[in-house]
Amino acid sequence: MSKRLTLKDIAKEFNVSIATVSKAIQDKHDISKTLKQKILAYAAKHNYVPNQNALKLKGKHTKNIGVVIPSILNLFFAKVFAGIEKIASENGYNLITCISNDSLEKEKIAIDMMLNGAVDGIIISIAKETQIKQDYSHFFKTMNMGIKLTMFDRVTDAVACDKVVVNDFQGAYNATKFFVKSGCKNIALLSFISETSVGKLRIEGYKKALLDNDIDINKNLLLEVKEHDVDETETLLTLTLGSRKVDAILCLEETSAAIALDTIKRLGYEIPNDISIIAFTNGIITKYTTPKITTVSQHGVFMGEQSMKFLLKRIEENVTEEKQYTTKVIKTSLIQRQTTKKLD
Amino acid sequence: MSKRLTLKDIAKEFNVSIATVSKAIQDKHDISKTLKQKILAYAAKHNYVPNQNALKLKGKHTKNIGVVIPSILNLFFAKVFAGIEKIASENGYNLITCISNDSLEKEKIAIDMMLNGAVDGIIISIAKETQIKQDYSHFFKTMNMGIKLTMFDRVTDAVACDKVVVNDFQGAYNATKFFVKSGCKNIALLSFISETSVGKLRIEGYKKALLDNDIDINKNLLLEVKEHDVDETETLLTLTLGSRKVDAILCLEETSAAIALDTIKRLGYEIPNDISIIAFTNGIITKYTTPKITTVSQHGVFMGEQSMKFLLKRIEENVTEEKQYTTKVIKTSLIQRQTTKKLD
DNA sequence: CTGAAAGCGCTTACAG
DNA sequence: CTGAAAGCGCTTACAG
Repeated sequence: MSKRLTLKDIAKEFNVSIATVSKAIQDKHDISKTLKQKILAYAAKHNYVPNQNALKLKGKHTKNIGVVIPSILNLFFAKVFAGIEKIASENGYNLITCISNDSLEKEKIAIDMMLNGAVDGIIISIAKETQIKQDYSHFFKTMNMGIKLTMFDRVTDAVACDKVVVNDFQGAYNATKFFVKSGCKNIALLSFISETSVGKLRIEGYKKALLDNDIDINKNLLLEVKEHDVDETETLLTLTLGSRKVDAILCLEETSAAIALDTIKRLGYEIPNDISIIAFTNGIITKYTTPKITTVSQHGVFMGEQSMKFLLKRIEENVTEEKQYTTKVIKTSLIQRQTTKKLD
Repeated sequence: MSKRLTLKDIAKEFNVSIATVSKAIQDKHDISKTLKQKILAYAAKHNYVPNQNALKLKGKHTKNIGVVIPSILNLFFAKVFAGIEKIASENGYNLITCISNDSLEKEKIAIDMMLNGAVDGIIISIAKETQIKQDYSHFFKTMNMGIKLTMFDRVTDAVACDKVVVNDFQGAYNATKFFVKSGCKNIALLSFISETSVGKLRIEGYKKALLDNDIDINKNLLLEVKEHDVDETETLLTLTLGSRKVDAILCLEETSAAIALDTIKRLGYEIPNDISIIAFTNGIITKYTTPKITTVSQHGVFMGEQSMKFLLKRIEENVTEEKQYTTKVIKTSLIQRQTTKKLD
């Protein structure tokens, strides 16, 4: 096991001071060319890499970004992550990643770890539990310590920072309107994420679209499934479809859509003639089901890229005026596939 | 923006030395209880967190693990990542994540960044390009610097380290044998990953199973699709199915299976009666297609957990004897769904 | 029980 | 053009 090469080692090799070597490595100009070249060559040959910890101690940027997401098994978050990673690596930044698993405690621990001088900034999508309990103290702490913060998708008005969101309200509104235009009147909504900020907005959009089209909101068609009841979704759907007329279902995430599709097929309804389906999140499932599911695309990779760009700007330009925080709203788009009727 | 609290600040507050504060914070015993408690209380109240960079400079563990994976949009890798993350966070470790995108260069850059004192160990699944070019110099460098290394799934014999793999050979062997048992004789193989270590092993397993069952290997049924030809898969399959008898297809990854399924359905064959399908990687696609695809499960989360456990052991017990490297082979299991005939 | 000193690896005024 | 010195925030023998 070879020891890591330090400036000291190089200094000894050439019989000069550490300061001189430091300057040579940094390619400064107040140093003799011959010496500099010799040192640079030696450093390259022996794989010299400056110790990041020493640099960071000296107050340099860490070139690390903290990423905290609720899950990585959810393709939407994986896509955003891929977008973040792309921009980060293009700019020489490393990602320190934590999965909150939708737990407030894990989120707090993750942020605490990152606050120890480990990162220049943090990108986060808030855990479900955090949104329910509305405990945002760890975010305030982050801001107070001068660590830049960017939120995406699951955000909160309580914290002033750059944000990247999707127009959830409008996306749900448009999807619902699409159902209406294609002749549906009994439009159900199925959600596993009613407690999150995005879930709430989507439900609002759905309701508004119904009202704007003179359709009464039927509470029995508002199927909000809590986390621990997800296994009961099929039962719930079967009961609902058995007892009331439903000709369309707006699903707020991929998995609920997949379950809805299965159930509807099992019950013998025709898709989209009897029942239409639109799902949020243009993930991988919807593309491979039969029929393929019409989705509201959230452009995850793009959201990730945008979030990272916001953060980079904060870090590198050192913009601190709080007034200038911006919220980027990304437009969703409806990807029409086979679970909705064609509009002319 | 409040400055981060340091030992110095606390020392000033109590009019004691920095050394004393340091000992109090570390809860050492050679210090008066009253002082210690006062300092601890003050530190807690003011959110003191030791500067990680200073600790690391002093030669402490970084409590960081580097993770380098080819992609995060592939559910298998996402699963492994989730497993790694679980064990890491349980043990107070942070993850520094890089996506190699199957590029040798990106992999080298990632490793170089991690080698600057940023991590205690690295978990990696080798990029496709790296396996093709067989350039493993960055791994040797890692080992030489005393950074522990664990490889999973895509590994190489050229580097001696702990490894976690799936019995790819046996998994493919068993899947092929399953086809034979269910009456298939013209078994094709469809692969996007022939160039990776795991792809090669799976192909070997497939061939061996054919030979053991007295079936000749038909090169025309060995469909190895290169990365840049993935778009042509459907055409290739259509041609193959049109010109030769095929009654089973072993797909080496999820996406090729999804494409195969689509194509077969489009051509009007019955599944599994005309053609059976088995896919490697028990991901999310195979669960939601119609019919649901029979898969060889690789137990991704478990692989991740196992990899992280290996690495932790190396780091924390400081095991260095090279002889003791172990390769854990995880058994695949066949998850029978609807694209294979039932065996009695 | 407390603290002065050296040191981890580096950078940066400053002096020469 | 070169180097001695101070300092980033911390720990750890060692002395008292």
